[in-house]
Amino acid sequence: MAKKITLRHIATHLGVAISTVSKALKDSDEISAETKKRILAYVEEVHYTPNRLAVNLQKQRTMTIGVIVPELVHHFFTKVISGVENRASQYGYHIVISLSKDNWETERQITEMLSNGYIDGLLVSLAKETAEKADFRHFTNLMSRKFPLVFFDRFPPGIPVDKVIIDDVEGGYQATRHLIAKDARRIAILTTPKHISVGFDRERGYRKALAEAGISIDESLIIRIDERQSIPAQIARLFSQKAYYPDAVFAVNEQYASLALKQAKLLDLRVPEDLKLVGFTDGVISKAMSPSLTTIAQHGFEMGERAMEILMDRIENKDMFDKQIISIIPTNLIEREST
Amino acid sequence: MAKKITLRHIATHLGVAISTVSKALKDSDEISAETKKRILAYVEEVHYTPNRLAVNLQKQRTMTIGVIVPELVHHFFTKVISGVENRASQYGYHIVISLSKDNWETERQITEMLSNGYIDGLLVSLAKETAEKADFRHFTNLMSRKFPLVFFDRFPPGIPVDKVIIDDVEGGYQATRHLIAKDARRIAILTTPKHISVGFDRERGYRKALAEAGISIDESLIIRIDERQSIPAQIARLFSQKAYYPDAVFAVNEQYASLALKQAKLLDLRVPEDLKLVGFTDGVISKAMSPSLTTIAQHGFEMGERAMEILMDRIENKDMFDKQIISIIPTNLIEREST
DNA sequence: TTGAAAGCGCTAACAA
DNA sequence: TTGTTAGCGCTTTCAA
Repeated sequence: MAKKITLRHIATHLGVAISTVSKALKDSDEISAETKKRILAYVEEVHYTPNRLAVNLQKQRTMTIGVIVPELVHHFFTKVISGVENRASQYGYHIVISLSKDNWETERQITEMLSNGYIDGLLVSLAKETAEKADFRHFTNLMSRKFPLVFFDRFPPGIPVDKVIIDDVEGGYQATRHLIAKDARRIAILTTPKHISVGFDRERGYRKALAEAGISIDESLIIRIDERQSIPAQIARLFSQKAYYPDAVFAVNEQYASLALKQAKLLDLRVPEDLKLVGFTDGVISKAMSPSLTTIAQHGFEMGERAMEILMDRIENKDMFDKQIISIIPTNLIEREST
Repeated sequence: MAKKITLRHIATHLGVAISTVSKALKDSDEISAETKKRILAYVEEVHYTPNRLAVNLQKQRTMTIGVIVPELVHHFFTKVISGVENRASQYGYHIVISLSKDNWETERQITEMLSNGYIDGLLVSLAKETAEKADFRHFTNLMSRKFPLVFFDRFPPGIPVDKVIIDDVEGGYQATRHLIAKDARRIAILTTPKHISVGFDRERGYRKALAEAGISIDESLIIRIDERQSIPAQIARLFSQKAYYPDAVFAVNEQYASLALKQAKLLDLRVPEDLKLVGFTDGVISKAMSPSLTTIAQHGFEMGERAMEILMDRIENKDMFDKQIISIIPTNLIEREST
């Protein structure tokens, strides 16, 4: 890689001081029109662009914010990112995205790298492994130096972080209520292990709705998917005995929902006649499938916007407010063909 | 935001020189065990982490590479990114992703920012607007200073850039051949405007297959979607007169394919009996839909891996080879229910 | 074994 | 109007 052109190079080439070049590039009126012209002409000729590292190191400000997500294949995260990007660009900020791959060590490294000069603020959705380990030091360190940090969707429990989340309990409740209203009585849930808060909360909503309706909980209808094993096989367990088939399934994410639908087709169950299905997602799959899926909308875009707004407040108000901010994005049910 | 701890702070606090602290942190054997212990203890206590901006400015190396994509909602790009990330982490590199939003100015700004110190190499899929404007100066500048730069999928035509692409002509050819083999004769294509090379090349493959089969081209069956207008309305034009319905549709991306399927259902056409459908994608939608879609697989993950490999060669071999590298990822047809 | 000092590329206060 | 200089926080060579 050829050496980059620097201010020094330009200055010596033109026989002026570095600061003169720097000022000329900023169109400072300290510099004469003629000198400016000479400098600009040469700068143009050699395609000079300033070293951002040096600029940012000097200014202690980067005008970029970082977003860490577990992965990108979940459409939901890409929606959140769109929302973040949308607000960020309104504020004149750029964003850079990094992936934790749901991995603690990766998340730690990226967090440390980005937060040490690369960015002015950080938006994070917690890695699964971090939730399991419950080791949040890389974040508490940031918090203790008041680095602007906002979580979205997945967050470290038990510490007072700023976050924007959806009301997962309410979402689970809405989904289950809907199924009950459609006369389902044996309602299964496909959920995550308990340490994933979003899954667990949706399950709480599910339990609440059943309890309210006076339907007793059948633990055999609660499937906690272990993603390290075959997901279809785990779903199939719901349908091991015909007499005990559920008449409805609430899946806490789009993937489980689409796999459940596939399973239903395999067994020649008609949806929604024999089996009603509700998913939980912002994704395109739900709309595209047939029958299209009734889902709880997560409003990822709005979540991203809101997260960026809170982060912006933190960046600008420095440490004026020390109060934790929790923003809850409402969910709502979108009824489609699967119920 | 509280001031960050620096080496200077640690040094003055412990009454040693900055360089001593720096060396101690690197476990240099120039420093006595005892001094190291004192320093490490304090560093631990105050949670010191080095300023990456300063480190990278000094080292002129960042161990991170940048990826610029138009957007994330296309599942294809997220697959490519997974591939990039996979290889990058094997090489010990981190990645940061930025979005051009298919916008020239945004792409220019991000490219300039990232390439000026933030990253050691850049992977880009060209913004649509950049393709239209055909203004590639932000990239030719990088090339003239031999900055490691590799394009994937979408690239600037007419300049000798390193790139990894799929054989779009071949893909279009495979898709169309398949439809012909299934006895389709009035085969429509839903493609992009001509300046989008991927769409145009797929169309060339389509024309080639038709020509070979001795089927004359009916221009009314070629729909170039203008995304600024309603896409469903444009697709609907194919079905304006019953006597002239196509018997097959080749859609150059997943979105057009799923919308075509929706249109078919609206008109009560049976797929594949009345209308056969082939898409072009890596996405999950094709699999999840019913009928599931026959598609040309793009192998995004492999594309990402390959792009990263080439970039790595460029980073490491400096400017030993000046030859342009073009890597072509083969496509293949995956037959599903829609044909 | 430790420290001083130059320098990475830039900005900005201050001098000339 | 232009130039000098002191940093931003770090690494690394050379002296002590």
